[in-house]
Amino acid sequence: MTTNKRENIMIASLMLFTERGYDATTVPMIADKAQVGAGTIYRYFENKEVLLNSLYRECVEQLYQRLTEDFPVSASVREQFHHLFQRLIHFGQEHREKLTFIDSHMEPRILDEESQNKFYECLGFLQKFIIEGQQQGIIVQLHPDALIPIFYGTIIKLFKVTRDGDLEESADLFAGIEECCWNGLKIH
Amino acid sequence: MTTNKRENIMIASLMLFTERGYDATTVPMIADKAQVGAGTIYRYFENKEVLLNSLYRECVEQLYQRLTEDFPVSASVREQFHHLFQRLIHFGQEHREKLTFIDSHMEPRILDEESQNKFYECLGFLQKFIIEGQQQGIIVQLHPDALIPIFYGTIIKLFKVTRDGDLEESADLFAGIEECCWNGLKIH
Amino acid sequence: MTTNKRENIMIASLMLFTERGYDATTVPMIADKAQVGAGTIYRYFENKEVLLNSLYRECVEQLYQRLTEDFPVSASVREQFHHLFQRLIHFGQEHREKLTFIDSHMEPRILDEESQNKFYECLGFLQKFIIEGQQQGIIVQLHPDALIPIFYGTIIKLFKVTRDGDLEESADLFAGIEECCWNGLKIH
Amino acid sequence: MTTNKRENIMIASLMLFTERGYDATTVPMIADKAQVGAGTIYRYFENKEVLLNSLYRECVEQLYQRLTEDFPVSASVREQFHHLFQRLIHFGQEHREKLTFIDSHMEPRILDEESQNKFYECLGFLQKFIIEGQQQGIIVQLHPDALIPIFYGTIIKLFKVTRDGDLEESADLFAGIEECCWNGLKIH
DNA sequence: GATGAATGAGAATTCATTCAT
DNA sequence: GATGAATGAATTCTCATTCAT
Repeated sequence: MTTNKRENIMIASLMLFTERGYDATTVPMIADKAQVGAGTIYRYFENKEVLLNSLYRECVEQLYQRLTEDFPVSASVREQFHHLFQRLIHFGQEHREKLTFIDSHMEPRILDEESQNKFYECLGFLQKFIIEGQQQGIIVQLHPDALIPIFYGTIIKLFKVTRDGDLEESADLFAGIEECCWNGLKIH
Repeated sequence: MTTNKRENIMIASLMLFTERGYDATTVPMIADKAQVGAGTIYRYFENKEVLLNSLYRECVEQLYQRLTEDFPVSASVREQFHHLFQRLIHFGQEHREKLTFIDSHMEPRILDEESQNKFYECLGFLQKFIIEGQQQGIIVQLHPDALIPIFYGTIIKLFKVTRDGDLEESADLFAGIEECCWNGLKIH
Repeated sequence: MTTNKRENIMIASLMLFTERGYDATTVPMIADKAQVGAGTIYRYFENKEVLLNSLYRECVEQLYQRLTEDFPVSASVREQFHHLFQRLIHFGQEHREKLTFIDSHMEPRILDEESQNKFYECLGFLQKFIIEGQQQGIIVQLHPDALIPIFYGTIIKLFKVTRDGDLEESADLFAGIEECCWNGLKIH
Repeated sequence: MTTNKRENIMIASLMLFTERGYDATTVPMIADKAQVGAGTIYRYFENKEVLLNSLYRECVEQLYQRLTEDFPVSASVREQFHHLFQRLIHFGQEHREKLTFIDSHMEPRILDEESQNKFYECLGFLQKFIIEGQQQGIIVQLHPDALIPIFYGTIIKLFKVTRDGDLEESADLFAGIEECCWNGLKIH
């Protein structure tokens, strides 16, 4: 009885939105999966769009927490990169849907401005890291927005592959890819 | 006035599917943009799903052509990578929608097996390149499916950034990112 | 704090039914206005339809009381008309919503037979007055049901106008209209 | 095949709105009665509210035509009244639903401003008649808005009674009531 | 007794698809 | 061949009613 319905709805819609996309997910589908009546969803969220945005913000907020919390401000750039890369990986491993969802629903058609800004805040943190690394002469001198894809884009696709394909996730694999991405960023 | 209606429909749906996604694109929208009657679409494609699959295959086919055509079979691994990277970049520059479309619609929910296989064929070509590079002791020894994201994932996100954000595309930028990605792949 | 909840619900629903109509009034709206929980309404009324009928009967009953109480049985027809007209006017002035509500919800779709009969009882009293006036050779010889509208219809519309428009209610105005209506009924 | 669907929808919704009211009439009900698919209604009217307003305007426009057309500008006030009264009666006899519909849906909650203005235009014509009659010293000196109910309110209720009850419509009856109403308006 | 969270049947509306012209 | 009006199944959302607290 003490099941939190709001939470159930959030979890169910996260799974469905990630799997099928926003438009292909119907409200009854969410209700079914969340084990609530369809009408109940509207007690917690004004409408489907609001549900999406609430979910999006919560996911991005969690990712942001993960990235920034315990960030080794005074450590080496390499160690900072290790922190960011591992946090992204851990986040993806624990909440694969959340990472995929964040990445695949970043469209202004359905997301409101606040949600988009939340994402840019996250991105801003990564940009700051890149710029600092560049100032220390350690990271390649290219536009930060062009360098972020080297690890962010790689990780996103990596999780896509490990879900669909037969590639097995392992600490070794992720450590290897981290090294590759770092090699991609650093000045040789 | 012998404008090819089939072609118009393909172009219109490519733009709309890419911009809004499959589910948020209505057949009348496509008809409007293609300047044909809604019924006409059904003369050329059995239904919306078939249209999507036809479009998908054609796009992947073109990408595949681009990647494989004039592939320098006997050149160095670095030169082969240059070929692949540049072909991906050029394809994205000339047909940004196609690249985005291919990437964002790779879901088994709507794509039939043949379309998915077409994509895997493309991927297979990239895998072969990776494996060969590894056999020559030049590319890092990690699962090819985990290495492809290092440049494919990077390029995909790069094009997303150059569309949304204020980052300007330039040959220099792409050359720089190519070098980065190569550094990510090669053994140091 | 022993506010009678049943009474509050009646008052709230009277206002809302009159203003918005039965179908456009939701039970939560009534609960809100009555300052009770939505469920509480169902303690006092079996359902929305029963609430409407209860309210309708009560209103008609009150109107009937007003019309009949102290009716000058043995006075002149003109004096009797004065009584009826003034009672209608006073009822409308004190309980404008009730009069409007009675008039606008006289539809067999939602009212049960008993409620309708209650209204016809009221009408019957007016008919009796007309018939008696005709027997005394004072009121025009037309079907009573066609004569009642001359003052009842007039008063209903009059209250509509004084609510919506800028026409101000005043004893003089009502006295004037009473005279008009009487002139409409009486034989010249 | 040449059945005008728009017209069918208008007729069906007129009957249903009049009989059941706007809120109690569902779109499928209208579709059924109009013998069209539910979706078809939305080809002709943006939504249910627009349908109501279109219908309202058309009905009021017709009534206005009836009242003003061939109005005997230079005849006596009595003759002018005869014209107005008879036109109202004829309109009600030929299109009872239209008259009832106009009268019962004059609520700003669903009608847009243009529709309401259309009605006030109609009312304005009646006011002008009253005022002119007063200037000629023939009609009672009371606010025109309070005098219009004497015949307009009477007629509305009269048609209600002849529908529900057993009162039979006849030229004689209407002529009698016209005389009554005129007696109500004129100075004795 | 009172509440209001939960429900699901039913409402308005959209849209893929058909088919007469 | 081409069209777009017509359709009805499916979608989002509302609200009368119930029932655990």
